[in-house]
Amino acid sequence: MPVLALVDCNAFYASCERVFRPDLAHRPVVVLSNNDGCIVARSPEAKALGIRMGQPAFQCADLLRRHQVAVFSSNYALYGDMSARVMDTLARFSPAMEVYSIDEAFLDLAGLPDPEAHARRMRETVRRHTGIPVSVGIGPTKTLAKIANRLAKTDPACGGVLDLCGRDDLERILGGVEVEEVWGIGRRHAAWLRGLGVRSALEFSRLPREVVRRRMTVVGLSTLLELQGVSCLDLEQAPAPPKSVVASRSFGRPVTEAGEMREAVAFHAARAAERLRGKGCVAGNILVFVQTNRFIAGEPQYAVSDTAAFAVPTADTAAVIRQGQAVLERIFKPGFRYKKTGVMLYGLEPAAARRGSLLESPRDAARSRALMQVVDGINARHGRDAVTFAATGVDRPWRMRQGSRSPRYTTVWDELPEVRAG
DNA sequence: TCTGGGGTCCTAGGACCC
DNA sequence: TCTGGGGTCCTAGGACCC
Repeated sequence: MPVLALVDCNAFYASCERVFRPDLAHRPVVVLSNNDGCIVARSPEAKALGIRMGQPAFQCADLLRRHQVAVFSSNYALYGDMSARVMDTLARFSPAMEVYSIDEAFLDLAGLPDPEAHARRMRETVRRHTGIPVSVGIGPTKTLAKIANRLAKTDPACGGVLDLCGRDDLERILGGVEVEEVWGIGRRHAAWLRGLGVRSALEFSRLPREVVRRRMTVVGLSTLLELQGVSCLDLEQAPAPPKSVVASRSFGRPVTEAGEMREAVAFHAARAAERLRGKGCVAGNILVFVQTNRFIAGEPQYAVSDTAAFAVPTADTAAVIRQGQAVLERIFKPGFRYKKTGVMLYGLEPAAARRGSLLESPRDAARSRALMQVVDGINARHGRDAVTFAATGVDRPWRMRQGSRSPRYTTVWDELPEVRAG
């Protein structure tokens, strides 16, 4: 029987901000999504105020002001770096670990005499080394570990750790878990289940398998079996190679001009190509999309995408920009107030595995790789965007708002926190 | 005025091939 | 005139996750 622990950082982004702002220790803190649009992280004090996850910031602006909530724009350089520190610490507690997301990891704790005690040590160590509070849920399957983790977080009696392995009151516990709280059951399926009269994780786990499979596919069936203690989702230690890379953003204000749109597409194309190189891949295909603001009722809506294949799989910024703009030409229609655009690169393969092609000369390919290496090298040393392509624009009047970003404390020299004596 | 961004997996259906 | 069965690949759409 597997023993799986899910370690999940509490209010991760908000906790990262607090590490560098001890004055905020017991104050409500929220972090906003890109473009300062939605709430994406809330400290416990902010949760207590009734601020919802994913809530548009403008809707609760009043509440934020009234309770003097500390508000931060998201700062991914900081969160990514803090995440790496947490994961490094966790890795010392198990030989088998899966980094599941920026703030979560599954660990295999099988064979330990006392997994719960181990988890408590782990929790203390992460806290001491990084300042980030975490919760640990333990169970015989990933889905049950997820549930354990949620209970560990919400029930103060747990002290941040809960082990569901070998509990004889498991059914009672699952009976108290709302069906929409189960990992893998989203809004649509929850609504359908409620319609059937299914309210709890326990009731879901007792549905006929064929009924679940027909409506929720094999994915839903796995969830059901995992709740019964049958492990269907393995620990994935090696990260799977990526299948696609996306770069997209909402605009800071509506865009109507083709020229601005071309700039933005070039900008995202360059970002996507950069990320692709970072992963050591080349892409065979590109997709470009544009869309208007679907929240504005009565305004003409337009949302389309189109794709193109590269003659030769590539990670060359110039090639990606060129092809991206060619696709944009086909889909851009004047007369709309655009909200967002983006570029997806897919059909990825490892750059190293690629063989030469009749369509490109080996010399061109080598020159492209050398140029990209120089660009990436300069940007790594002197900051992102030290060298850019002219097509990506200079002033970028369409770029997103980001009013309250904290310093990149741990990744940019100029923004290191200072400690003053006395 | 203001509503994120980046991913994965599954299924169905069409094109095409033998 | 009739009109199989099996396979692959691709795309679009839906659902979910953090």
